[in-house]
Amino acid sequence: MAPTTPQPTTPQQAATAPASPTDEAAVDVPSRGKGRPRSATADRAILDATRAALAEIGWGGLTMGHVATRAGVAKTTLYRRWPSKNELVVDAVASLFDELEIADLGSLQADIEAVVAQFADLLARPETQAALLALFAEGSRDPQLRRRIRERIVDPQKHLVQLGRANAQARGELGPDRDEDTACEEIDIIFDTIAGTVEHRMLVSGEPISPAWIRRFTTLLLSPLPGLTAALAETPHP
Amino acid sequence: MAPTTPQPTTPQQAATAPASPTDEAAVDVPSRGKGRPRSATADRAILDATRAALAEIGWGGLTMGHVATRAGVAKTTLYRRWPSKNELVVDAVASLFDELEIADLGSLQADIEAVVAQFADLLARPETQAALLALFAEGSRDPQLRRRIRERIVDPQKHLVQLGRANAQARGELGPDRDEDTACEEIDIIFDTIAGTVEHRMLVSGEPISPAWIRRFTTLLLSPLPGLTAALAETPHP
DNA sequence: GCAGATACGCTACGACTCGTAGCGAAAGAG
DNA sequence: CTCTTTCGCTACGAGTCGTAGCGTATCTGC
Repeated sequence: MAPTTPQPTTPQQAATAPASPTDEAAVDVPSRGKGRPRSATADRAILDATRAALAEIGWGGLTMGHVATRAGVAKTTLYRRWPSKNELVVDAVASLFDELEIADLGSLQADIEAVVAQFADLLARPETQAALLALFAEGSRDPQLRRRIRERIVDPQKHLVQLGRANAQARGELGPDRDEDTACEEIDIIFDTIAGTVEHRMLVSGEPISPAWIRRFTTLLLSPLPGLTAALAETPHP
Repeated sequence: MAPTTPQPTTPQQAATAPASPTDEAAVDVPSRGKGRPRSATADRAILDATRAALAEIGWGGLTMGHVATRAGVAKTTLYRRWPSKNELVVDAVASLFDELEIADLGSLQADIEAVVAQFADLLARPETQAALLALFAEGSRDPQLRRRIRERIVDPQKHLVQLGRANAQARGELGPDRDEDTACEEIDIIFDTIAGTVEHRMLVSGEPISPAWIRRFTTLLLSPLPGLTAALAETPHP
């Protein structure tokens, strides 16, 4: 019998509410189990199909019906969980970023180089390229989507910068925090610089990222431009 | 969808073929005037309507029919000139970047700060935000569109970096080129860093760009991280 | 076990956009 | 004045979106 309960849209949101607010990709939350629980298999199939379809036909060609067919699932099942294509793709792509890690390799430069290489590899995958830019584009106009992107994709990356900074301080490569605000701003600026530069290089300029390029980039971050006269460095606040 | 199809219909391409292949914004090319020339007024109205519609309803909501109505033009007229929404938006957005200039303010840092401020102002405009990211996203899968974006938007910006570098060399702030390749690579990396960082800050992190932020960013570019011990700087090639 | 509740696959639907085709009228070029 | 091209308009088939309704499958609580 058709449950005439309201819930016009966003059944996902309502159903997920009782679960931990910081929960991740695991969209199926049969916590308040009453009726038939949502199939976790279907969830995985949908997310996998979304990533595969993204890699093959890109964002523009990605249709909900296509994803449903590919996942062996009814289209209505998609809409029961994700209110729109955007939200679905956020979940599908976010998990790709979980593999990013920052290791303590003994020097700040080595650590940065390693994480940049990981990031470059991730952005080299076709499903990541198409999806990430499309998400950013949609997010520029949809505040809710932007928030979700922040929580699921951007903030975890920023955390890597925090960790790397802390490691460098522990090794004595960086001085201690002068104050809290300055530290936050410094992390922000370093994060935007690393992520933005790598993304721009790969996604906009469209040129590959080689170990040599990574070496030059990190050197730029950590030391002045080669050939820069000392005169300018002495007057950072003209 | 449109980008998926190879190129079943390219009326624009065929019609524009006799014109110079490297021609730019001036889409109307009544060069081989025989019959009624294309209305330059209509062209301007269409591009203006496209920018306005982008600012209001964004990329996703932008439809060809909507632009046509807004411009007071038949939808068919749009398709007579631009083969797809992507190409139209490239032309509509490219002109926005023409206002970017690099001045010789007497110091490299001041010059960079000025151009970053201009770029940030440009990216603060809603039509630029939505359009630029959407174009990048489409371009990540459509090589022809990507090439067009490069020619019309990216390369002109890169030229600014070249100019700023030359100015700094003329002032003696930067040493002369060691060799051609190194100079090119250095320009590439600086360009990706400036453009990518500003774009990431504004479009992804979604935080504003203040003069203070610009000062910190350019200082980061031109000098080592504050607090960085000299030990690391001495070993750029561990 | 047996209800009740929920999710499932399937089909169909209206609304919308896409890009094209055909028409008669308008506006310059020669 | 004629010829050529563009113009606005209308209509069309194809495709997608997101929703609704149906009957069935599956799990929980009594």
